[in-house]
Parts: sequence; C-alpha cells; structure tokens
Amino acid sequence: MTMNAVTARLAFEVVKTACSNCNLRELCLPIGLERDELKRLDELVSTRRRLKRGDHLYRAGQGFESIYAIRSGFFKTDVMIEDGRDQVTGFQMTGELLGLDGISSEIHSCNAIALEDSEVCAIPFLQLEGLSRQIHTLQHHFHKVMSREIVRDHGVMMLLGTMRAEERLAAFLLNLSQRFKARGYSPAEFNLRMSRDEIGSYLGLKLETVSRAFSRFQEEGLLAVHQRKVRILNTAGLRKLLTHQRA
Amino acid sequence: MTMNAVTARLAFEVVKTACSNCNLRELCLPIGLERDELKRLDELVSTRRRLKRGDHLYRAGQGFESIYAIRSGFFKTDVMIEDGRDQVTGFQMTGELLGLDGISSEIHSCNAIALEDSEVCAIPFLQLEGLSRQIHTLQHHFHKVMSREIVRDHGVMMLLGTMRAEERLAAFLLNLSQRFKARGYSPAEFNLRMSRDEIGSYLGLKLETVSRAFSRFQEEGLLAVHQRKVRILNTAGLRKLLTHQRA
DNA sequence: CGCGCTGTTGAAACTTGTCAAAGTTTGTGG
DNA sequence: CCACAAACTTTGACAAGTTTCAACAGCGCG
Repeated sequence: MTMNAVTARLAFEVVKTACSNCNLRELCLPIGLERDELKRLDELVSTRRRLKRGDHLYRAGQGFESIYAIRSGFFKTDVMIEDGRDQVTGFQMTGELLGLDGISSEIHSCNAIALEDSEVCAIPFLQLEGLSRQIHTLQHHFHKVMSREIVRDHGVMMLLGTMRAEERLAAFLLNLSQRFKARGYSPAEFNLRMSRDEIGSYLGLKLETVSRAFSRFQEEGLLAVHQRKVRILNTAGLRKLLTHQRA
Repeated sequence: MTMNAVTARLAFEVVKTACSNCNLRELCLPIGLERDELKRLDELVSTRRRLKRGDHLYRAGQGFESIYAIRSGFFKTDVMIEDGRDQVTGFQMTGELLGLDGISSEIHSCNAIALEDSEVCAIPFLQLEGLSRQIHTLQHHFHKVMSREIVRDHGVMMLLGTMRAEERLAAFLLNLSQRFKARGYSPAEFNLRMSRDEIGSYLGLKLETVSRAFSRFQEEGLLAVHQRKVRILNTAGLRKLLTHQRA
C-alpha cells in the first residue's frame, strides 16, 4: 500500500464519521444545510476527542480555539471565583455545543468536565466563522444557538432568583426529562450523571437540601429515586409545583 | 424645495447621527471597522427610536426583527413566568446591545423597559447578518458581544447561586461603578436608575433585604446612600466583602 | 396640601444551611 | 474475589439568613 493510499484511506475514515452521516445532525449545527454545504462543514469538523469520566475538555484560563459538539456523553461546566467558591453553570448532553463562553475574550471562562466517558467533535472557531460567511444558513443557525444559550441562562437566573428548593429540583428534573425525550430516551426513567453536590451547585442549594427534596418527592409519590436512578411517577404533579404560587 | 431635495436632506440628517460619528463607537458594534465599512454599517442603523421612562422597547412574545444599541439612557430586561413571578435579568446602559434573546426563536423572550428617557438605534438583524458575512471584523465582534453576554450571565448565576445578600449588593454596586467609569462618569458617585424592588428582583432578594443591606453598608462607612443617590466611600471594603469566604 | 409611591425599620416565621453521624455504594489493591 | 478505604447519600437537630407582615417616614406630584 503506497503512502497516498494510506492517506486516502484515513481521509475516508474521517469523512465517514463526520457531520454528513452523523445521526445528530438534526440536533447539532448542520440543521438545514444542503449536501455540498454539509460536505464543507465536514472538512472543518475533522478532529474528534475522546474523554474519560472526570477528564477536562478545557479549563478556565486556557486559550480558546474551538467550540465542541458533543457526539456522545455528558458534561458539566463550572466557574470558580478567587475564594474557592464555585458553581456549576450547566449540564450538557449529546448534540449540544460547548465552549461558546470562550469567544468573547479568546480565553475559556469556565471548566468543561466529562461526567461520563464521552466523545466530542472539535470545530475550529475561526474556520467556522469563515464558513458561516459563505453559508447563510449555517451563520443563522449558529446565531440561534448562541442566542438560545442566552435564553437558557435567563431561565436559570429565574430559577435561582425566584424559586425555592423543591421548585428548583422539580424544574431541573423536568428539564432533564424533556431533553432525554428529545434524544429518544425515556422521559420518565433515567440515570443522573451528576452527584447531589453537583445538582446542588447548579441549583444554588446545598447537597443536603437536594437530598431532602428528593426524599420529599419520593414520600409524595412524585418519583422513585434510588441513588442516581430516577423514575418520574407523576409529571403533572412536578409541573404543578412550578406554577404553584408561593405565599 | 423639490421632493428629492427633502429626501436628500433627511438622508443627510440620518447619516450625520449614525455610527461613523457616534461617540459610542468604541463601546458598541463598530469597533475596529474601516471607514468604508463603517459607512455600510451606517446604512443599516438608520432607525432611531426615542423612549420615555417606563416605555417598553419590546415585549416578551413580540416578533423579533432588530437588535438595539443604546445611544443614551438606561434599560432593564425582565422575564415572567405563568404564575406571575418575574425577574429582572439585566440592566443595560449606553453603548450596550438589547434584543439578543430574540434571535433564537425569532420571538422576544423578555421585556425591555426604559428606566429613564432613552434613545436607541435599531439594527435590522437579517441585514446585520448580511453585512457581517461581508465584513469579517464586524462578524467577529458581534460573536464576541454575544459570547460576552453568556459570560456575564454566568457571573449572575454565580452571584445568585453562591452569594449572600450583602455580597450580592456589593457585587452589583461595584459592577455599576465600573461601567459608569468606562463611560467617563464618576465611578464613586452615581444615581441608581432603578428601585429597590428592581435591584432585589435582579439579585434574587426582597426589596426589604436590599434596603437593609444599604443601611448596613452605610453604618459601616462603605457608602453614603440617600434614596437613589449612591456615593461609594470605600471601594476596597466592598471588594473585600466579595472575596471574604463565608463560614 | 395631601395622596401615593418608594424606602426604611422591627419582630416573628420560615427556609435553607451547618454540623454531625451513620448507611450505602464504588473502586482498588492485596 | 474479598476487604477495606474513599466517596457519596441520607437523616436529624440546631443555627443562621432571608422573607413576611406591619407600621411608619420621606419625597414628589397633581
């Protein structure tokens, strides 16, 4: 086998696993692209990265070059301030993008950590900008993704600013449920990938408070919890918690 | 005067007040643009809108068409959930952009309300996308602005999730101070444009708690407050509150 | 001049955090 | 493959911080 044949073979492998035949393309960036546009996106997204549970995809302070699309797995992002306090700013799952925080200063402003063995596609940002100058649809979709992140963050601010512990946990579980459902998994039964402490950090609560809220939901028959395995028994009941005005 | 002369005259007025000679261009979108690029941006930003205190720039649920650059004045954005609870998601001042939340679904997801008489430049979004496909610098800068909004929101999440009342207020005041300073105003003395209730909503606190925190800061000599007039007496002291680990 | 809106202050109630102890699961090395 | 350590979870009792309720003061506007 000549050198060229080897190179060609490798190139083929790469293309074979790129966007054009990724079964996430309806969730991820390539929504609505034409076949030849998709091919050009494929050329960008050539780098894959595998991570084991606990690995950092990037760290706060590192230079920013790429955004990442999650191909499989589960991540958290967190920020830290000087005195050691930190907060989980989000949990990301298959098909979602990571790294948008780095664009503004060209330095990542948070850590991204795999909560289970995961695989991501690295998308060099400058090249993405270049391509989206050529492909209108891609540009527009990318802007929507960034904007959706802003809207999502407003939702979390709402949660942290106005909800009490049990409402926060209910909102969190319903959100997870809906995201699992969108990916073809059961919306009623799933494994949490994160600890009580991480949930608490995200929700602005202590882990004990999260644990108590889980116990309470279980007492009330809203769900069955055993460690990280959750089964939602009464979705309507959880939802009602949210709209239930307080005092 | 012929019709054409009138049109020409109006066009001139518009150009005269557009980006190219706006003294905010170092704060706003046109950072780093060449003269001819700036001129093309001018053509987009032809619509101005004046608002009186209390006016809505847009409302949640309205269709999204433009983003807005604040030329003068002061705004808040807030979101609302079904049961009537709402939360202020941000305060925006001169040179900052409003409306990024609307891109994702083409419907505004929050209300933007003027807290004092204000003036904004409307920037039709589709045209902005078009221009930023042609002007690399503009595209990149716009992406940075969106990303900065995400990073800012993470900061607020941190504040809401991990800080106690006095830390939140200190962080809020220091942030305002720094933004006034960046605009050439005194960082030590300024008028709050918002009520205690609005500050509380933003910080996830009740207005009484905000009021008490102000009183406490005053007792401790950190600042002098009289109604909405604030004078910071001890910036270092306020800053120390933030890094001061709790229990 | 007084009415309404905004802001301040006090006391009691409530929610969540803190500390502590014990139970459970997971991972590792012998 | 078992044993032990480490990490995570649950639960209770108590403490701390924030909200709630209530009363009142100050300012601005008609």
